[in-house]
Amino acid sequence: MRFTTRTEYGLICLIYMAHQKDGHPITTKEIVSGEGFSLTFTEKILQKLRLAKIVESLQGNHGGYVLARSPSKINLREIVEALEGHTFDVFCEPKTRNDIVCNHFHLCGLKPIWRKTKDLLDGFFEDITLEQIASKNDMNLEKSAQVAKKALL
Amino acid sequence: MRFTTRTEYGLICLIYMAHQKDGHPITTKEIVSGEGFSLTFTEKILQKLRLAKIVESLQGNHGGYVLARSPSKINLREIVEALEGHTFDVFCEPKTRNDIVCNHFHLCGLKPIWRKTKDLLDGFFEDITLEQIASKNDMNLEKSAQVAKKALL
DNA sequence: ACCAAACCAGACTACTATAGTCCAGTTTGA
DNA sequence: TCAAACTGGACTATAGTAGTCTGGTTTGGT
Repeated sequence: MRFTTRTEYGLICLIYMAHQKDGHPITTKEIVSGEGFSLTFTEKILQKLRLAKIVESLQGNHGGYVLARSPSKINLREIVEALEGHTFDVFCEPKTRNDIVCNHFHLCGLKPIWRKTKDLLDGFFEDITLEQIASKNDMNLEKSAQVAKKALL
Repeated sequence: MRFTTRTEYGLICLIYMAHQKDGHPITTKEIVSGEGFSLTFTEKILQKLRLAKIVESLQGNHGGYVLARSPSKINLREIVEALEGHTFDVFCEPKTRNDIVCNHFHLCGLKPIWRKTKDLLDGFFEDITLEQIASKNDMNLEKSAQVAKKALL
């Protein structure tokens, strides 16, 4: 199980924005030239982040992208959900897996496990802010995990 | 992020085995006719479980598959690792992502987050046994999550 | 007014992994 | 010796990822 490169690239773009001084916009080109990403692909990722209201765009000459909020108010869960659709897909749930619905609701204990897996990840990611990600040091992930854990009880 | 159908099918196969009386082997055909799975695909999954020493096969007439150990001694982590390769792939780690190595080790805080995500999932899955999965009721997943959490500290 | 720099958007394509199929074995109990 | 089962490898179809390509629209500066 892994996240796609969309999430990886998107996070790096967001780190670039978090590092900008006084809300100055950064252009797709600047990020791309620093990272060697594809320009058009990166644009698509930034559009997803814009539609999710995580970043805002400034069109026209001297335009670019800025964070829609302070990095401390943006958490990893919403970033992942914007770029992946969900943190963890609880399959064998009605409607998912194109109508191939699990017929074991009363037979096996799989679904509650996937449900809890999603809760665990949601809680963990929710407590990690872009500020922490961008600052790198001393992230105290243990505390985040603790919070994620407690939320399950 | 989701697990593949391999894991879903594989788990259901294991639940069938756990439900067998007195170590009587179950055949691929029996599982397939009960679930509507593809025969040859299910065989492949059972081979993976055999190579991982989670199940044992009995060849020849009246053969089939049995659990290699008691369901209480088989945990979800090893099942997932047998069928998916890993619970969560820590990318941006040297060697992964076919030699496209992340060049931000000193710039961003992404890797430790993915590392902790893997630890969190590993711990959570490790504490869930096939016995619990097959018995369905009263799984006390909260306790498993608690243990997973503690292991991070 | 115009131009260039940037974002915007949709259709298209290449590649890879998943989810299978097919077939030719080998093993074993009756 | 036969049939029921597992074994194993090569093959295929489909879907999703990771892009490309093209033609826009918006805006600041001159």
